[in-house]
Amino acid sequence: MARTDARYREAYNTLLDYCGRLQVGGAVPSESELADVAGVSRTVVRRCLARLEETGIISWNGRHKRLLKRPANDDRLELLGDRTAAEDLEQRFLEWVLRFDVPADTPLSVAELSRMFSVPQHELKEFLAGLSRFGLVARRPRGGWMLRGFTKEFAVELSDFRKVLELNAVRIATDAPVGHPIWTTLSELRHAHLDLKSRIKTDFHEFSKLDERFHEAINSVVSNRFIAEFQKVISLIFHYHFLWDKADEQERNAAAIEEHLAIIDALEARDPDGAAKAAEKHLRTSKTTLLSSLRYHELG
Amino acid sequence: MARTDARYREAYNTLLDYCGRLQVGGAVPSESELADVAGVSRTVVRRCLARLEETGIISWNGRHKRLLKRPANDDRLELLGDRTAAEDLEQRFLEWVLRFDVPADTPLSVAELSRMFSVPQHELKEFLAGLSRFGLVARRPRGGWMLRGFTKEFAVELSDFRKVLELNAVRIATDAPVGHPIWTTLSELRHAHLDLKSRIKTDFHEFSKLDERFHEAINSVVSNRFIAEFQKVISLIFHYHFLWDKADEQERNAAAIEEHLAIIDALEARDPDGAAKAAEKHLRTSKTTLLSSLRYHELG
DNA sequence: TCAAATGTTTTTAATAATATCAATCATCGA
DNA sequence: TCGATGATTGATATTATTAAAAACATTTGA
Repeated sequence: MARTDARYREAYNTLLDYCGRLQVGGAVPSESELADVAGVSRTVVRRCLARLEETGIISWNGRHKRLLKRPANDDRLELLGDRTAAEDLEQRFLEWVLRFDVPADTPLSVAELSRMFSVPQHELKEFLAGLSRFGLVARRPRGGWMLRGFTKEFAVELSDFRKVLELNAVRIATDAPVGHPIWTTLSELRHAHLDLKSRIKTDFHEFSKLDERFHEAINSVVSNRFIAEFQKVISLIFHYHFLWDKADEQERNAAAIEEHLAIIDALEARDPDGAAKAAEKHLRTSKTTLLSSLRYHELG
Repeated sequence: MARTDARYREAYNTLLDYCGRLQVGGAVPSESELADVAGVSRTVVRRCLARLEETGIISWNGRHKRLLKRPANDDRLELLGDRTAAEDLEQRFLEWVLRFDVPADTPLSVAELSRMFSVPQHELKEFLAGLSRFGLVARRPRGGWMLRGFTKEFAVELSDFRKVLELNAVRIATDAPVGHPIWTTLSELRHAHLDLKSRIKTDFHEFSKLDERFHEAINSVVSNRFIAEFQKVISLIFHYHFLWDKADEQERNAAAIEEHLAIIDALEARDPDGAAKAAEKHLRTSKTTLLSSLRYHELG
């Protein structure tokens, strides 16, 4: 067997419904028309017609098609679900790498990953090929893949790259016109930060989510497909690493809130230099935290 | 058939050569040793041994292997060549897109491309999956791929992204220590620029190559896998677009030489602000040229 | 006896093969 | 004559098959 006939099955049920709305004994429209109704090609329609004839729901003879009886409910074809597995492969893959702390230079077996994530092998290969563009995985000389992994070098390069992108975003944000949605978002974020600050003693773990929202907002002012693509990966990696490092979490998060607020202050004051300085300070802290979380893991 | 047995064929010939250097009547080394010699697994070695025995070149009985006769030249297996096709697929693909000016939103047929570049389909799919990370191609709803292409938006976003990366590189370059290779390279580039400037009237078309060298040198100070990956694509695209736009080529190139020299001056003077300004000016010019070359093509 | 060599089995990655779907072209009939 | 159908071609997604590698088990001979 090759590909699934899910498309045919869905079309068949659609046509069944459609026939249900026709007069018994009346004519069934042309193949092209039915193709439009079901949103598939004529080839699929003809397969459906063949089955409809076989089941005795219609008669079919050249271009003479008649509805013989009203289709019953159990004439419908069952559609095999399970169409969400490949959805968030990226998320699940990175989650696996980070959660289980898969070491650098681990050989990745397409077959094994395919089972683990219940995704067909060829989809995994395409996915890995995509990741290789980010330097996260690489091809091995004689076939197969390997995880280049979260080494110290990787973390440094990632942080530096993030800094380049985000300082650029901050610079652009200060130039955003008054009506730009960023200002509303920033104002909301300020309140969210002040709110969390007031109850940081107990709810400090909520910061991780807030951090993600904050950086996403900053970067949203840059409409650039290249940057956007990277941002997804970057934020995911930073997110997970912060969850890792449990040492001094409350203090770190409290400090980060202040740093965020400083950035918001400078942005709202339309102070490019001040915003850049504040952002730089915050990104330096982030980098340190990322590196220390790696060290922590190496020792553990 | 499934995968090719090219590996086996090559190994067989290697072992044939190896046997040629042994004494006739003498013992043939162990399977593992032969595996090392040919650089393949024992499985392949055993297939080779089986054939060697069949051909009567060796006798094989458990661990007793003897060379019966010196292998002749026509004992060798023919290896189906064509093993360099997939080498620079990226280069060839982009060259095709740019040279033939393939319009945006063109549907890409994997089968057709596979024939065109003589690369197996699955390799092309992996390649396209990689490119999709750069937003150059995208999946179509019902299977297949399409070229998102070199629209105006693409050019703008690419230029902006390049600017972000390259200004960062310039900033880092001014901080490079005295012994850093960049200073030698820059000095060489200065001479090359002055040289070309003196004969710009006739040799202006040489500039494209020099431009590539210059930007590569600037970016070489940044050792970052993410940036490096992008740089390849960016430089290729700019390179081809400059080749396109024939209007005022000599003047444009003469002006660009001055801009490059200004950047080199500022860098050698260790003047970060001056270098950033000069670079920004040059990148603005590049962006304009890229956009005008697109307009030119739209009209043509 | 025990390490090295061989025999056997399992697993993986590369690639051919194929079912499904889409599109085109030729033909037919009202 | 034009719209509908029939036949053909060519594409992609997915399975099946095979070469190669790796893992495991057994044997042999110094």
